[in-house]
Amino acid sequence: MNRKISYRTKWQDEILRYFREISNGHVTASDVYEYFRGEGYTIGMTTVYRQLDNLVSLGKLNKYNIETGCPACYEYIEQDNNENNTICFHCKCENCGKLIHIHCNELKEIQKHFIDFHDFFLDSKRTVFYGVCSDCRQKEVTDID
Amino acid sequence: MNRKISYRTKWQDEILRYFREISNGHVTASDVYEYFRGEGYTIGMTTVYRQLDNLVSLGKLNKYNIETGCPACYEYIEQDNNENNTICFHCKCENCGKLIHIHCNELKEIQKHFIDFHDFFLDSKRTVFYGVCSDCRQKEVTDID
DNA sequence: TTGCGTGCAAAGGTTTTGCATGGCA
DNA sequence: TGCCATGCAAAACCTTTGCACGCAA
Repeated sequence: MNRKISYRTKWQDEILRYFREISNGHVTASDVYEYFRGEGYTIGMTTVYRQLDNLVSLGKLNKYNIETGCPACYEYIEQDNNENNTICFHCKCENCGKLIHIHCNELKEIQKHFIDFHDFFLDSKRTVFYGVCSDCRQKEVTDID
Repeated sequence: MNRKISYRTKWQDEILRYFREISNGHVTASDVYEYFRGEGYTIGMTTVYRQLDNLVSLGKLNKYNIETGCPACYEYIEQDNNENNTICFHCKCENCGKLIHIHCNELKEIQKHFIDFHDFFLDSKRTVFYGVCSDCRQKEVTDID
């Protein structure tokens, strides 16, 4: 689809630096664009999309989709090789819309089940788990719609 | 967001009938539109989207998103109350793009983990599990990119 | 110098909104 | 009859593409 970027350019470095600086997970292409525009730099949406896709190909960023119509989200992948890192995955509350980052190694068990029984390697980074969060479940008990 | 549909109309019945007739899972708004246009009926995209959303609210259809930019998918929810029904969920192969329907009750265990440890009720119908399917994993062994 | 990345403008595809009309209750 | 669903057109939104210019190698 996209021509792979072969040069190392200013924007590749700058965008990667931006992701390393912010700890916050879900960043959209627009966020990146607005940030650099806000800083006074001239950057085009085209460049943002191309560099983001490129950084995904390089394994520096992870891309995941919350919902159709909503912009795709990107997050920085920590580059250390520590095996003991907890696995991070995303949960989206269907009720309040909140996006929750959960760190939990139990997901390895889930991955194992997918491999053993369905011969499917689950990509936990890309998958967004939909459901109802703690707060909203408590409200459901008392609220009547 | 959308005004709820309060009347029972021709299109509500027709669209639901269409979903009941086709066994195939992933149907987009365009598919519904094209189907009825192909049959010679005059239906607007607006009506399709409004009725689909409405049928989702009524619990008749399930809506799930494969990817940003790609149209949302809808599927009919079997209305029988049989507790022994296996749970169905969707796996999308990141490599070949194939969408796999998996029936497996082990998902209840996964749901239990989410509830017990993260206080999060996993909506398996809505969640699309990304990963690499059996066929593509076998190819990975031999292929060199 | 060659070719690729960039920015702008425009197009593409999906979904939503405004409004006049027609159908349901 | 009153109100709501419908269809059309247009807009909104996210993302990609075409093209000329400028920068990296």
